[in-house]
Amino acid sequence: MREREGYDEKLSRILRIAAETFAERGYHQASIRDIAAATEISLSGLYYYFRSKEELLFLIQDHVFGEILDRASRALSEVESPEDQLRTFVHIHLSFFVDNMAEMRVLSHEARALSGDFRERVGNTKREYTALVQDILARLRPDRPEGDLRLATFSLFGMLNWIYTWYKPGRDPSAETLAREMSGLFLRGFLSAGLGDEEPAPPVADASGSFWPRS
Amino acid sequence: MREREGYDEKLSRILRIAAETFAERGYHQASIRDIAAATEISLSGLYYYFRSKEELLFLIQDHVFGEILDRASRALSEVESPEDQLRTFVHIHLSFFVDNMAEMRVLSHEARALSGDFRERVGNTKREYTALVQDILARLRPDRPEGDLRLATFSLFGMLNWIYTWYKPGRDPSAETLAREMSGLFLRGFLSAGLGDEEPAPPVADASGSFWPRS
DNA sequence: TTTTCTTCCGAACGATCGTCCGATCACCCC
DNA sequence: GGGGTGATCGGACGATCGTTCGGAAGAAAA
Repeated sequence: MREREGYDEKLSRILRIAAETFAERGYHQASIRDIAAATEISLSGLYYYFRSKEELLFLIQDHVFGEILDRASRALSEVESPEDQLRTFVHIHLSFFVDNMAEMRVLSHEARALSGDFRERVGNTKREYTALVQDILARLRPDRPEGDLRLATFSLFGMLNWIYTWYKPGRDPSAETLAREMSGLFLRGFLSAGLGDEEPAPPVADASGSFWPRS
Repeated sequence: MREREGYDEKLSRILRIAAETFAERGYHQASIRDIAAATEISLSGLYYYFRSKEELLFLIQDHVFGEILDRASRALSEVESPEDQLRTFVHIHLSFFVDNMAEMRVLSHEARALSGDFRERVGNTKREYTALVQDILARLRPDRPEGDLRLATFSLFGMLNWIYTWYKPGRDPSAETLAREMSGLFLRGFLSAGLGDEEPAPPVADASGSFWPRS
């Protein structure tokens, strides 16, 4: 059994370093040779731990997504009110994002790099994770149609996930601060939507048409 | 050739088709040979219009970013109140995004693919475009510190730009509907931030640590 | 000791990539 | 006609890619 522990630990180490490499250079840019150099394992030696580069990407995404889904659903079950659930979710999501920036970047940015069965399996987890949030929003505002909830869900995820494009630890606020600000911003906006204090029709500037000639 | 196409028109056509190819397969995945096939121009013939694949990506990003920056700043100058300016900006941004999904996807998703001078020049435009929004937010809430405005700006852009990961024309609402919902959601949340009607301290579940063993 | 199994590696394979070179064609001015 | 110029092309080059194969080191099992 000592061998198996060695195996699992080594695989985890490979996945972590591979995630960092993919996060830095991008999945298609980074070569298996890059990962071999970073892990100090030979090129062919790596293939003992995965069958293909795509499977390597899948292992990273599947593990990290399963983990955050597990943490989120467990944490949500310990909170009662939908509003606190939303706050808890945002906090967990952002904390996990900041603590595992490389893996979460790979998860957010390389979603389309997988194909076939790999893509479908990660997609299923994503759907489950998304439903977690949309269900909370449905309980917060049972009066809103599903389309609006869907839009609000994606808006929230956009707000949250976009941090991988700008967040730098040290320079930027802690995950706790981010979570407080973002969940507040979202909740105030979402809870008071369509309650009769609406603004007059907004001015609409013409933004139709496209830049490139389409002939 | 029967149809005499000018140099500029042909370049625009190449940039448009290249943007669609990059949007579909990703910049690094898509080969110049893919673009040659899609444009029906020979592989080497394409190099008459750009010096390298990276310059091709730059031309796409630079043109489309310059265009949306120009449209946004011109439209904003015709509106007075900061709130209407924010609504106008969101509408222009989303309309342009939906109308030029391929180019905007390339712009949002392939930002790090450029290097050196190319990267810097697109980065400058991006900074200018971002400042446009942050200045509006500063006028909306002059009492808030710059750090909060920065966070709110990135939150808004995340909400807006994330649509390239889920939006499907036909199935999803029009750009006008998106703009109304999203600018309302954001404005209600942002305008009422820190005005004394705050919630009690939110429950904080433990989400520290990382999934991958780190040693 | 001999065999087996896990773990790892050097070296190579075929494929594909971005880029370049020399030639060609159509067209315009002299 | 001759020569220049803009536009285009076939074909190749070297580099790099993911992947594979046969085998070796070492411990465990026999």
